[in-house]
Amino acid sequence: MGSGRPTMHDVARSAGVSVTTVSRVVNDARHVHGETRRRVEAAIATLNFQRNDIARTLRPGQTTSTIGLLIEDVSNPFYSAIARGVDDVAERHQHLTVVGNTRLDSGRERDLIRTMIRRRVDGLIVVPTAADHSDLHDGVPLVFVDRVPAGLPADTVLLDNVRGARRAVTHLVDAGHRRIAYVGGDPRVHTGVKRLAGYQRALRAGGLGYDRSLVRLDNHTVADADAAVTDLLARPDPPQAVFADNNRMSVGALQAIFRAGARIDLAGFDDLELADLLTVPVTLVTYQPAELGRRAAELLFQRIAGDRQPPRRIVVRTELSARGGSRAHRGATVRTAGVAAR
Amino acid sequence: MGSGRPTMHDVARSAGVSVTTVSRVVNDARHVHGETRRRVEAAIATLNFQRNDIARTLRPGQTTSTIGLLIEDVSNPFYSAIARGVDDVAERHQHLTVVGNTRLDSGRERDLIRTMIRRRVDGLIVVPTAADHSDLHDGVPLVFVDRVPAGLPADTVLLDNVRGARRAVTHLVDAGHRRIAYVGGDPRVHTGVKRLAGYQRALRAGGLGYDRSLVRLDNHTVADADAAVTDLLARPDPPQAVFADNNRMSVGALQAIFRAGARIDLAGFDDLELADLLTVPVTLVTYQPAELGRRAAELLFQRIAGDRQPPRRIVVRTELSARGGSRAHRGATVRTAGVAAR
DNA sequence: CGTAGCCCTGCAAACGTTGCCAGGTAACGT
DNA sequence: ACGTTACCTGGCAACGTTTGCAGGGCTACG
Repeated sequence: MGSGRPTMHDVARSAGVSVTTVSRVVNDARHVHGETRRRVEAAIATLNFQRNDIARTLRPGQTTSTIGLLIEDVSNPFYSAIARGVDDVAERHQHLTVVGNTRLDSGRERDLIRTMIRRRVDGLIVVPTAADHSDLHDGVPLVFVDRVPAGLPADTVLLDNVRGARRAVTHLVDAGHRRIAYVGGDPRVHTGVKRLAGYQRALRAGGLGYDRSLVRLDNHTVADADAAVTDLLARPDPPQAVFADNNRMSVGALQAIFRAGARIDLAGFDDLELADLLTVPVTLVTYQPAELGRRAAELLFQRIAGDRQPPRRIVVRTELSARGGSRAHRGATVRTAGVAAR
Repeated sequence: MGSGRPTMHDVARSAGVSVTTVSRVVNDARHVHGETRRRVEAAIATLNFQRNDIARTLRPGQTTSTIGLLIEDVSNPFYSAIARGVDDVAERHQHLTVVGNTRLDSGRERDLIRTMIRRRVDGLIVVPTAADHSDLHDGVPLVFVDRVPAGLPADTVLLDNVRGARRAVTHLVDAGHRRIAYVGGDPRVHTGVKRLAGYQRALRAGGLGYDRSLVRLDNHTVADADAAVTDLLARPDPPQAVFADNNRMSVGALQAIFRAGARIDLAGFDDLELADLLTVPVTLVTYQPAELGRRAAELLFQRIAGDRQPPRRIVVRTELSARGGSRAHRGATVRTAGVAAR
């Protein structure tokens, strides 16, 4: 054995057999004499041989048993829940998952897709950026999640964005609010478009006009949303309620609202882990984000298995949940914890 | 071209050149006549050829440009932050990251490690389970995160668990509490052991005895922690404060405390996204979880580059942060949001 | 005009594995 | 005794790529 890992040839030489026999021991192990097998197994153990699955993949008919997952940012709980859902299904199919963070950069998305295709993943699950995907007609099974791809018919798993946003905003309208702000992210992203449409629909149904100055888009981070809402609250006629596009927007909006000590109702898309413990009531559009990943992966493995049906679209239902408004604050006295915050 | 993807042979035949020339065009592209190169590039475009990186890896001296990451559960924000930190560094080194969820199952961990070694990852980053790792002496660069491995010297990136827990509990002691409960997870896991030690040390320094009945271990989910704390609060002599082992324990403890309307101080390890918006003050041991992943990946790539120094241990410092105790609840009126919670 | 050097190109041998085919031996039935 | 069968084993060719080597044509230069 040279510099690297031992190969089947090393094992074969060490056990005094041919590579074919070693291969048989490593795999099916039929048609191998007990004594021979023991010798080979001993050689495998002493050399610490591990089959090279890369080389194995090269043989015709073999696959990499790997799927690719492209999300915006794995540290965002929404996307990591998707990742977990995907991996649960992948594991059942004995596949590994390669995760790529696109950072909402379509160039990076394109690079990652190419890289993964070059590594011959068996399929790809993509939360697409705003880019065009018409060049992806490529034979690689492909499922999109959360957003419809541009210029390409393909399996897609979506939330009922319009309905979810509409119901949440309708709830704010029904509470008597007339100036309802919208805080959102990239206005070119599918979910943003749909949720804004739901917002507008709810306003119209409630007999309210669409005031462009109450709509703040292109916020990407929690800090962006915080700043946007802080700015809104500083208006002479501040909004009476805010609808937040997604979880980051909700967190930023809550921070701004709390800092200002404002009496503002919040509704938002996506759940928040500690929302139940907030004293202010918030209305959230909730669902099982892992379900998006699971459904997408199930579709993908059907395609990998050879399913040739026309592309399907699955819509995962959302619920409207009243969160927060916890009674605990009544009982709890507020003490300032005497700890310097660093 | 047969059933599958086009190969360099297909491109070569289509362009009327040899595979060698195709390879040169795809890679360095030196020593190729302009006209020839154009023909090859045209063939690549029409056939939609993508180089097979699996086959490429087989050549001597080539690597997979992939690293493996084993965490407990990617949908836990702590681990997904690590994953993001790892991937940031991996991306700088032009590597992809394969993520495996061990689910704190050492058998599954072992399987995943073997699978990844067989796929010839260039290195592995592992948040180890309680299992023994002495069989991993294998030549694959390996870095452990968050917990020390059993029976194997290797690079490790840790938090200052004892100190972090000790300072948090000391803060509770200084606030005058005498019955301070401990809610934790698997008592065999390194972090649990260390944090419990920090808890005990703080009690001793504060002149308090160690009351085993106030220590609730082996909680794995938010619901477990909720139940444990609910149980503690039902005692005739309930604790005056709770220290929570990790983020899930903190969430469960908060839920129990809020539901009971109890006046209980909470301190916990790990940050919580909305902690700032809680009306109850909480003391959290905070740090940058992504930093754990970044440091681990940096160590790993040094090893991959051939670093042969003795194993290092990096400790990431934690801070004590006062969170919650938000003033907003004073300004905000509590209204029950008229939405059925499903 | 010879030769050294450069540019361009192709052949063929790897990389580590699997699977087809063939050969050899032993057991067994007729 | 002989054919059949089952079992065990090894040789060899592929999978798709890269690369060392070689060769042919051309230019430059002595």
